[in-house]
Amino acid sequence: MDGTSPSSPSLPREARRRRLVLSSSQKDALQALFQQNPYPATETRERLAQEIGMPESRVQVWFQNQRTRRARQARLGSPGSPGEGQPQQRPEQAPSWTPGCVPKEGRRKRTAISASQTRILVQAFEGNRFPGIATRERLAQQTGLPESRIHIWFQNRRARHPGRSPGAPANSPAGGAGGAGGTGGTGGAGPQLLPTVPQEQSQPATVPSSAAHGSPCNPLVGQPLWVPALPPAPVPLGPWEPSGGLAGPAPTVPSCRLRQRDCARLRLRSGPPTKEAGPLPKAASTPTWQRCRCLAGTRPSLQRMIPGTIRRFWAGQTPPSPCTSGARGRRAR
DNA sequence: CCACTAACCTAATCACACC
DNA sequence: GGTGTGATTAGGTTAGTGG
Repeated sequence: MDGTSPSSPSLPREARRRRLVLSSSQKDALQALFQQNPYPATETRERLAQEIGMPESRVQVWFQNQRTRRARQARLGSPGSPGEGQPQQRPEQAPSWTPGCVPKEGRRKRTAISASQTRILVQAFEGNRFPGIATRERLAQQTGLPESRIHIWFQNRRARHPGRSPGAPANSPAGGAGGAGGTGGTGGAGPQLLPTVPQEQSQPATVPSSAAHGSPCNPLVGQPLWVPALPPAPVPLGPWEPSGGLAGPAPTVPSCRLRQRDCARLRLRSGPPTKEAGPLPKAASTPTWQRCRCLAGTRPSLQRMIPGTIRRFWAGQTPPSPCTSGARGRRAR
């Protein structure tokens, strides 16, 4: 109880979601699917989630964490010691998908959030930028949106609306990431104002989106993304190579991988990069213009990160993939 | 006590809807 | 075409679990 407050002096940090303890069978299933595809489509995640009895959002988080673990392992597992932990790193034979080229239809349909739902969320946001699970769930009930979507909404909101509330200097809970901390208190830990919702849409209301995109980079169209059998037999697979094995010539245009459009947009939104924007709050509310530095200097947090990413880039690793529209994820910065 | 890892975070980007 | 914003990524941090 250090009493660090997330966003306002009086707000005790709200509790996180209760940590899940995965059973070995759940882990096996997740692992098996991961072997086949570290980037499963939403549909696939949902199916698996149902099969192993855990929320899809948890499956998604597990995949995120697992990819990070693998990447780290690959980085640490020096090329000198093959026998190391993961025997399955076979750069040869590219997988049908690539980190930078994820099947488009794997993306969740855009959730339509109505004006009234937004109003509720905004109000809650103003009360607390870092809602705990209890608050998120309450908001979910009030808005009729899934808790996972609300979580995402808050993430996007924080990123695009750097906290500037008079009373709340830097909202970064405990200096940036993580936070929560509080134990228990899941109950009434939320002083936020939560108006009742005019339940105009009781469900996620996903926008149909004329889907079917051409999927320019997805050779898997029409094929199942995973074998439902979830065989205990670890598929040979293993093409997963975080670094992409894309070692190549010097980065053509190292610099700004940020689309000019986004860069400009961010800059406009938050004013000129005068750098003197005052005592920059911590990571959580980094002024948006700062994000446009585009490699001119790595962002502060990067500087103390394991240099792997940066080094890979400067070492001449080419950007992930030439995949036109699928290219995503963190590009070299 | 410590390693592992679920939960959570930021930053960057993509993609879709709407004007 | 520009803008707003939901979704996803990489990869870091926090904190609960279990050896």
